[in-house]
This record gives sequence, structure tokens and C-alpha cells, in this order.
Amino acid sequence: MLKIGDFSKLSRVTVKTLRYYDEIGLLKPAQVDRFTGYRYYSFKQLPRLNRILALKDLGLSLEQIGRLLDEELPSEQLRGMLRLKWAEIEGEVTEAQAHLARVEARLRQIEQEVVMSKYDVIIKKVELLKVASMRGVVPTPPDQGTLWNELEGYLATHGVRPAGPCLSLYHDDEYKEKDWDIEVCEPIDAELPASQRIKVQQLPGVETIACVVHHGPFTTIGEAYDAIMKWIDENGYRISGSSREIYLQSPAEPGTQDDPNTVTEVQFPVAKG
Amino acid sequence: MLKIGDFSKLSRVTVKTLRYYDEIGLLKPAQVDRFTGYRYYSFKQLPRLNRILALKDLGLSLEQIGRLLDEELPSEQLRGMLRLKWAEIEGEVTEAQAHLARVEARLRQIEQEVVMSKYDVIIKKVELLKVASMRGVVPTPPDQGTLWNELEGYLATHGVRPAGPCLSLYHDDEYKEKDWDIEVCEPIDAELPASQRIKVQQLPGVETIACVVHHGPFTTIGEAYDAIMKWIDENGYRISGSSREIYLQSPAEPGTQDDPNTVTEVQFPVAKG
DNA sequence: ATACAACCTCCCGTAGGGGGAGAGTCAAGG
DNA sequence: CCTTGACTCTCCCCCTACGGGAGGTTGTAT
Repeated sequence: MLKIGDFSKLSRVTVKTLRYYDEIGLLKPAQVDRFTGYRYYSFKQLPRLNRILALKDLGLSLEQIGRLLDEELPSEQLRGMLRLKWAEIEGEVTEAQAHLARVEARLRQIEQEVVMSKYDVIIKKVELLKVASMRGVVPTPPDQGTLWNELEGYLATHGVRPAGPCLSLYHDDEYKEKDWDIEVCEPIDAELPASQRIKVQQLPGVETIACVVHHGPFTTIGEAYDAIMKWIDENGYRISGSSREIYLQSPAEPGTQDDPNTVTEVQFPVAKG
Repeated sequence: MLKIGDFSKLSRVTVKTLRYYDEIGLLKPAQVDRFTGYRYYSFKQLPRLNRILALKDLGLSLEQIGRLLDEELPSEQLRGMLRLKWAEIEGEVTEAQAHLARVEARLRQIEQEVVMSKYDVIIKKVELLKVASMRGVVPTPPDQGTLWNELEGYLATHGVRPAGPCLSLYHDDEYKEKDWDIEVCEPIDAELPASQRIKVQQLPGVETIACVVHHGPFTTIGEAYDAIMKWIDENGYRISGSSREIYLQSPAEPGTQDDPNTVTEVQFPVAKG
């Protein structure tokens, strides 16, 4: 019979760990002195401990190991667990590589920049959203005020209140000098009849959408677009849908382009590759 | 001002997380009602939260992020952190791939086997060890009793007691029919003079040594050797030194080959490749 | 007999929150 | 004005696999 310290040296497992394995019932000492509480281990327990270590090294949790050992190692079940584990670790490898790529992209970015960017791009997921919307072609984005006036008038007429911040969809694929295809949207909860010019629809959810928040006047929102486009490029994504502008904090004076307290979120649906 | 639930929906961060970030001082609400304790967030806090999420996505800890944000983002320091992180993740990738290889090896092993092996091979590290030893050539391993007799007699003569389980080193590189080069060792703490036939030395430590414990009579120890050799092969290691047999629990009758209660550990120093 | 190493139990800490209890608050509808 | 249901608050325990340390026994060597 070995005291815990000797067994620890033999197995190269710390005393703390042995006590912990005792506590959770994974490896009980062969004998415990009922008066002093001293744990005594037998050499014959080494194989069990080694099996524990071997399974732990494969990445199984102590709880899984305990179940495997108690059920007398049904090799079928071990196989199943290992296959699961295999898939899991494969996912870890992929994720770690993607992680590495993200860090590399960020490193390249800050090495190019003289001054650190104000913008942080993050990937989110958006749920589908019921909106009343109106689509039209206007000369330039600041001219979308007319669309907003008509949409909001329609909502007011029907006594429907927006259920969240309003947003615009930009349907053009490429940059335009003029004639932008824009859809302005108000999220709603209530029922609302559509009209000829105004649609009521569910905006589809998007699994991966790159987002950036612009805090400052609309006149400088181009910087946010620059940042997000650069990020999308450097991180190996491509744009896969119409971009959105969400007016989180609208200007104090509607239609004003230079209120420094406006907050706008720019979103681009993206996909890898 | 937004209540925590609204800010949560906006940022797609759970309420629990926002409260936690408040608690650790990472993102304090813009305003807290002193009477109700309600937290109120401003749209203008979104950029900070997004920066937090972006840095978290790069793998930085919340504590690191907090320091970066409080020190107004010294981009030099961020660069340093990211470089460190990069190295760390690279290590993770390597480790995950090695892990995957271990799981694959084990899967192959249990798919070949009809009955699950009794043996679990684990990699350990052994420290250097002061021993009294005696080396000699004997016809076969069971004949090493004469060496043991002489070594133990010498120790007894000098009143020195072993400081741990005794062991043998097998110096032959390849399998022999007869004439094995074996060194028998007794760990000692005390000073002991060497003699012509008996050396006192420090056995070198080994960083990676593959170990397996055999519980049963010496006559069946070949199974343990089979298991460990197979494991070394399948896991892409090669033998890099003399193997050791450690007699953890010696037979009741010294020299007996068939006591089923003996416990022996077989160790092979190994290296990758 | 006296050190002193080894052992015991109990408690707290980890990173980043999740889950839930019990109590207080807010907004809308009747 | 009142009620109801949805939010929100704080507080506490839970998760992994132990590590660190306090404060108190026990075993062993001189």
C-alpha cells in the first residue's frame, strides 16, 4: 500500500489531482484509514489511472471517462465517443486556423494604418424582420427624404407605430453616380394593409452579416463604408446581398445631414470566399 | 436612452453578458437609475461594445481588452498583444492537429482489435535518478537474478536501503535470442562507494518516455511489450534510448516468474519522427 | 522528545458567463 | 385608476479540472 505522495511520484500525477479523482469517484484509493483519513493506493490501481490519463489525453472529459470505466469499457461506445471527439477536434483545427487568419488580417491592417481606425467590424446574425417598406430610385442617398415622408405618412394614417429603428436597403450592386435604388423600411409589429407603393413584408434573416457602427454626421459616413469594405476584402469575404443602413439615432432635425450626434449602423450580408 | 433589453437586441449581446461587462467595469451603462438600479445605455456606446466584441473575437481576454480600452488603445501595445496571440493560436493549431492524430491512431487501433487491449500507453517525463547499478550479459531476461543478488548483497553490506522501486535497463537495440545486455539498478538516496562491478550514477531524465503498466506474471509481460511497440509505431514515434522495466510490485517469492500479483512498468524513451 | 515532512479537510479562485429565485418596475390596456 | 404581464434588479450557485493556502493531524527519523 502506498501513501498518496508515493503513488503521486509513481504515476507522475499531482496529489491534488489524485484527491480530486477520489472526490469525484473516478479513482478511489484501495483503502482509506477510517481514523486518520489517509488514502492508501495499491500498485494494481496504476493501470486504471493510466487508462484515465490515456483517455484524458484523447480529450474526453473526466465525466465521460468515469462512465466508460464504470460500464466496463464497451468498446462500441468508446468508438462512438472518439468519432464524435474526432469531429469536434477537426472543428477546433478549422476554427483555430480561421482565428489565425483573423488575427493576421488585423495585424496587417494596423501595420498599414498610421492612425488606428475608429471602426470595428463584427460579424453578426440578424433575424427576419417584419417591415413596411417603400422602394424607389432617387438621385443620391440624401434625397431619400421624400420616400421617408411618404412611408411615415402612410403609417401615421393607419395608426401604426414603428417597432424599432428604421432602416434603408441599398439594392445597387455597384457604385452609382446617380439614380440609386433604395428601399426604406419601418419595422412594425401590427397588421398593416399594403398599398400600391408600400409593401408589407418579412425581411429575410441573414446568418453572417458584417456590421459597423458610425457615430457622427451622415456627411462622414463614407469612412464607415471604407472601413467595412476594406475589412470584407482583407478577411476573405464577399458581399452576398443588399447592404443596409440602420438609423439607430436619427438627427434631431429630420433630414439634417450634419448632426454630430447621429448613430448609424452599416451592414453588408457576406459569405466566405 | 435604452433599457438593457433594447440594447441587448440592438447589439445581439445577451443581457447577462451586458450585466457582467458592467460588473467587471468593461462597459458601464451611460446612466444608472439610483433608485431602481435600472441600467440605461446610449446608442453612442455601441462603438465601444463593438470594439470589445471585435477584440474578443481575436481571442483577447476581457481583462486585456479592458486595459487596451482604458489606455486609449496604444496601437503599439495592441500590435504586441496580437503578435503574442498569433504565436499562441499557432501553437493551438499545432496541438489540435497532434490531438487529431492521436485520436485517429486510437480509432484505428480499436477498429483493428477484436477485444480491447488491456494496456494504455501514456507519455510521461522522468526526472534524473541516482542509482547503484550493475551491468552484465545474461542468456535471457529471467536469468538476471544473479545480477540482482550481487547488487542487493552489496547494498546490504554497506547498510544502504533502496529509495524506491528497482528497475532494469535493457541496452540492446534489437531483439536477441540470447546474451542480453542488462543493467540492474537500485535507486538510492545515501552516499555509496562504487566498486569494480557496481557503479553509482545518475540515470539521465527523459522528456518523453512512453510507459505502460503490466499487472500480472512476468511470463506474460510480452503482451505489454507488444502493446507499447505497436503504440509507438502507430503514433509516429521512434525509440530513442534503452528501455526500462520498473518492478513496482515484485513477486512474493523473489525470482518467481508466475506470481499473478506482480506489477511492472515498461518504459521506452521516444522521440517524434 | 522533538523536529519536520507528509497528510487531512475546508475554502476560495479560475473565464465568461448561464440558470433561476425572489422581489421590484414599467407600459399598455380596460 | 388598476391590473397584468413583460422587464429588470440583486444574489446565489453552477460549469472544468484542478491550484493555492490556512489550520490542524499524523508518521517518521533522529
